[in-house]
Amino acid sequence: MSLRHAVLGVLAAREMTGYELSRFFDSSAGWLWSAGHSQIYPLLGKLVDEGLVTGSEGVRGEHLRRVSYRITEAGENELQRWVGTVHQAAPEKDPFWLQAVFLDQLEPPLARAVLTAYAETQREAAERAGAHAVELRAGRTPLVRERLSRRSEDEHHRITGLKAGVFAAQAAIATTRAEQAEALVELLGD
Amino acid sequence: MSLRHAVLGVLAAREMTGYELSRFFDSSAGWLWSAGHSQIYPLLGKLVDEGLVTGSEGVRGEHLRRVSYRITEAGENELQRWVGTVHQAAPEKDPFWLQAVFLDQLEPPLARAVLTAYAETQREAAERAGAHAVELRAGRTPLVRERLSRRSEDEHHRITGLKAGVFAAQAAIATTRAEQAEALVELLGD
DNA sequence: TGTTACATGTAAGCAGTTACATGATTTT
DNA sequence: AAAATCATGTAACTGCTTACATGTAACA
Repeated sequence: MSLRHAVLGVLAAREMTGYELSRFFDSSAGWLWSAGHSQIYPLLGKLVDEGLVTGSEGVRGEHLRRVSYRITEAGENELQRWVGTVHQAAPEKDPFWLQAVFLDQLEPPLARAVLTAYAETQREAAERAGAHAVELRAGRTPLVRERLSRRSEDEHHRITGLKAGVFAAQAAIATTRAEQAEALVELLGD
Repeated sequence: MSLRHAVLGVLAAREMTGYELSRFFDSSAGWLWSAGHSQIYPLLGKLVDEGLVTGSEGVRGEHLRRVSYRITEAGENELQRWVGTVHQAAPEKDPFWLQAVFLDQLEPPLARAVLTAYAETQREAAERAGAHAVELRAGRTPLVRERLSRRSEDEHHRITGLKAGVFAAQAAIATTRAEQAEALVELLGD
């Protein structure tokens, strides 16, 4: 149920084609959600059916069909309704910590390798998220610029601050994960 | 792919029926994985087919059929292979932080309500995980006891320490999530 | 006698991943 | 001329959730 609102949220910033949305959600830039194009295209059709977005066909070059999707007022309302709702969090399901709870069955050196590899990926994720927060705060990300262009000047600082705060939060959480994995290494013995 | 190894990991501690496994994974005790019984029963059948567990039929009372599942040597090997493998982490997909990145569209009081509600559930999750870590360290959880009974005395401290460490890590991560959500409240303005 | 716990399954549907399939346009 | 990028779809499969379905045993 989240992808539809992720798409609505992006389209609320600016009009996009399915291809552009696919790029945006392609496990790429360390954004907050990801999806393949095989999930995007059918979803856009459904969103059109529901009246939450409209698609306008155009062409690229002479023959290449491209459909640009824009959020409707109904779509904006639905997005706001969803954002303003307290959703109960699904029970945590992190494969790594499941794996970690069975690490006692391994030779300590192998267990250490598993833990440090995880810690490193989390350190990297933290760095990416932190860098993105800096970019956002400086107003250097294109999507936020477009979003700001339709808001009053005095809101700009608040908006970029909030969005940067979300990525700073991602960085802090990833850092805690790395630290905790490293703390487990100390308990390994040997 | 994780549920099969979660099940193998539990069965490595002791023999269980499908019903007991269902109880164990029923989103309950704040454990590390969850699944409904409709997922458990078919999976146990597959694991038997693959030779990773064996099921022995028995009865409860006069007529109630119950099958007790035990891990095989092949199952123990598969579990150890999985635990000793570095798996690349799937891209983060947390619906809450997706929601958070759109909070600028809300009236600050409503946004604050969403953030504090999340922070509170994370504080509660942290408390549950922390309490579980204490129980584990004290050796008061039944499953770990059975696990320890098949290990040498001098390993007991290391094993309980590691497992407790995993739940302490869960607590630390949940606490960071709560703190970060609370930090966002400060950026809300108004 | 009624309720709770024990016990085991199947079916429908949704979300998500990987693979299949095709073709135009731009860049090197 | 070849490769990368733009562009849009469908199909098969896996994992998971929710609902359907059935019946026994223990307890109050």
